[in-house]
Amino acid sequence: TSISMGTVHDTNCSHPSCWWGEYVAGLKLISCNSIHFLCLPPSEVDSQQNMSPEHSSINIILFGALAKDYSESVSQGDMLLVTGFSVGNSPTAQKDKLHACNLQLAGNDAWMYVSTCLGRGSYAVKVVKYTYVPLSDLKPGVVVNVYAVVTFFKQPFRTKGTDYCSTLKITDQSNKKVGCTIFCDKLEEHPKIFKMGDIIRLHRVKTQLFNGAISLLTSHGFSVVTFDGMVGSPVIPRTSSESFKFGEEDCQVVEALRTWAANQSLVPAQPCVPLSAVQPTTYFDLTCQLLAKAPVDSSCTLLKVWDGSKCPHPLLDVFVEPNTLEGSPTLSKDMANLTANVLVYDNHVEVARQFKPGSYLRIYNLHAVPGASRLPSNDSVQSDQTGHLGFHLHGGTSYGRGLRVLPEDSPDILDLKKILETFSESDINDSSMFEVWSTPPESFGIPLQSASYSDTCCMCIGVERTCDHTVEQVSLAEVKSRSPPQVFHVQVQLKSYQPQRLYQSLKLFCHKCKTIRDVPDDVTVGGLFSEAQKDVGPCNNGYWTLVLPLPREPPSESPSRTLTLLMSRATLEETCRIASAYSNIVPVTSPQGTMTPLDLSAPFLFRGTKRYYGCKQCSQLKVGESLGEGVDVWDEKSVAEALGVQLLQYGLLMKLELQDGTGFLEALLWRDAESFFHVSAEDAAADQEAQDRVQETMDRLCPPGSSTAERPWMDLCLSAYTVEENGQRRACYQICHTGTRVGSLHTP
DNA sequence: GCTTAGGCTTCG
Repeated sequence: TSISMGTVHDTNCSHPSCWWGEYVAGLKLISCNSIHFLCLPPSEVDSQQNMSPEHSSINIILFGALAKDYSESVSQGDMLLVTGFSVGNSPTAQKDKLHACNLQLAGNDAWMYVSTCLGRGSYAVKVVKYTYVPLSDLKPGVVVNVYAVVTFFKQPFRTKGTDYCSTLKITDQSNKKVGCTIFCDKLEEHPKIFKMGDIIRLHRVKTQLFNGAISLLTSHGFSVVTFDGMVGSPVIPRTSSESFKFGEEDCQVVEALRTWAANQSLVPAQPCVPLSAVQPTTYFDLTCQLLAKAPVDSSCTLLKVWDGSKCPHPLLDVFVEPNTLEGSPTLSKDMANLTANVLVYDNHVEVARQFKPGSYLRIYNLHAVPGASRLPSNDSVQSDQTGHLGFHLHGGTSYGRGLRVLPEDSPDILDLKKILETFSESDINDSSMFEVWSTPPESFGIPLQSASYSDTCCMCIGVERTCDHTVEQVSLAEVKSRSPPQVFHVQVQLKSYQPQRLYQSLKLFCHKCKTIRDVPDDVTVGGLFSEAQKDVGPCNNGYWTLVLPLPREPPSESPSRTLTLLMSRATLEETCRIASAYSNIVPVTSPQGTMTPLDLSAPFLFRGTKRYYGCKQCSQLKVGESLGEGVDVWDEKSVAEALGVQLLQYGLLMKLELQDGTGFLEALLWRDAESFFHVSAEDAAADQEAQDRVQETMDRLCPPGSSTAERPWMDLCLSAYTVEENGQRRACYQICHTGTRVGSLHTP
């Protein structure tokens, strides 16, 4: 795998195995194209004009999605940049007298940029142009691309064949309503539709006459992207595809469809109803958080959910054996009439089985049923629940009946989270560190993984002090009675910890202004990228531009000497792809024709899978100045310095509630968190293995579902200090000089 | 091997 650049010489395909529809090594070879290209950096093309192609040309062969997407878009004279290829023997070398090897681009790692030269060192990347047909213009028997508004949908359901099926009804400005059937064996490749009014882009769908009307059906190479339909919300494509194309034109089409749809009455009366507005016997859509679930029998699963609103009708309680229950419903929420019991039947059981407690769900066409549940276990319970509201998701898919997980950053869920947070049952302190504390309230206290206690209890963990001072061990009661500053040694158990969603413990810290901020999620960063796309000046002809320093050495040879400024026509996803090929990627924008990094809420530097952030308060961007004179090696520090960015450092912040029989104490894990877990926070931000290590440590200290008596004892070194807030002084505690060690068990 | 479904309330 390497990086090559060159100019397209010929686009005739001479590959012997080039047949439409052929399967090659598990990849569906939809088309295949070989491109002879000059194996020279573009700066040398002019001086090498008279070089014979036999000595300078090589075949590139594209497979699968790349072939599909790029074969039509490449033309003679185009500039190419190719990464992630493998080098093979060219079977046509004898015949075409070209290079004995060829470059083969296949799979997810292969990437190709097609460019037309704009001037030395800067290229506009040409992408495939799709044309979209208005729904009223569809003729039977052709493959087309369409953009439309979803007016009806069913979540994917199993067919009698090999695939899942999504059934949709769509419409566009032509006012034509068209049915659409999507067959696909992979659930994740089905359109991600959350509600009516969502926007959908379909590529390569086949028109078909059915019952005298045109309908759309998936065809070879089908792909789909969806968008939120709300006017003014960011245009963020929802797809699992890694190679989809999305540009400024797409934004405009989406926005036009949104505006048009807003003035139509396409969507029936709001099907989304909170529990507080549910009428008995009606069908409605519910957006909620899953608290717990339990299998009832082979055709029925119980979901305990809430949406933070209080139902005016008493809610039915459904009793299940505690050992069959996954997740932690709380009695207090039951008592407050906040927990809704949803019985999910038949085809939906398979879907519900994938859900994890804590996730956010939307349940479509839920039936509010008054009257006691007929579950056998309820008969033994004396409480009279006549007239209490239970909820049934009946079998079948009529009226779009179904359910799905919603991403946590979707707008509806952000609203829901705000509501749920007002139900905080734990009092969260507000010292300076807790200002950034995004830990959800007790109600979110649900483990990410549902490992049972029996899975984890056999693995023992030791927690040891690494400090060299000899301080006598004291009780927590003693600790609280003494005034800081002071250092203590304690032997304690973990009662609880926050955040339970461990990725929320990742923070960014500024050494200069001492502030801590959260690491933004991909949707936030992706939004900043699409914002920046709007700012790119008129010098760009509607595409994004790769600006390379045109190093004397090719980028592949000494990656640490290369800094790439990436003009943000690129999406976050594309930037990540490029970052995996180049060593340092700085996304830039040019609002007034001057290149400048994006808003510092976004990473200013991408390298491999790592992202680096700058402090918004302390950075003083050097705009328009020449970059990196005298810099030999580009690392995050030198890049930050060259850009005038105050580099933020990754850290882990957790709050541990400790107990030892004499009392409880809340202590922060911050300064020495990395040595506590034996991971670097920077790794934890980018590396699953490091994240797993933190999760495992917490699972061992506090096994899910365990009683406190079952948890290991820890020897901790505690540092007590004073925090001043609102003129009041308060003692705070931090765990320091302490590390975990797997494999030994401490007993009190 | 190239279909499957083709919206339109379960009945627990």
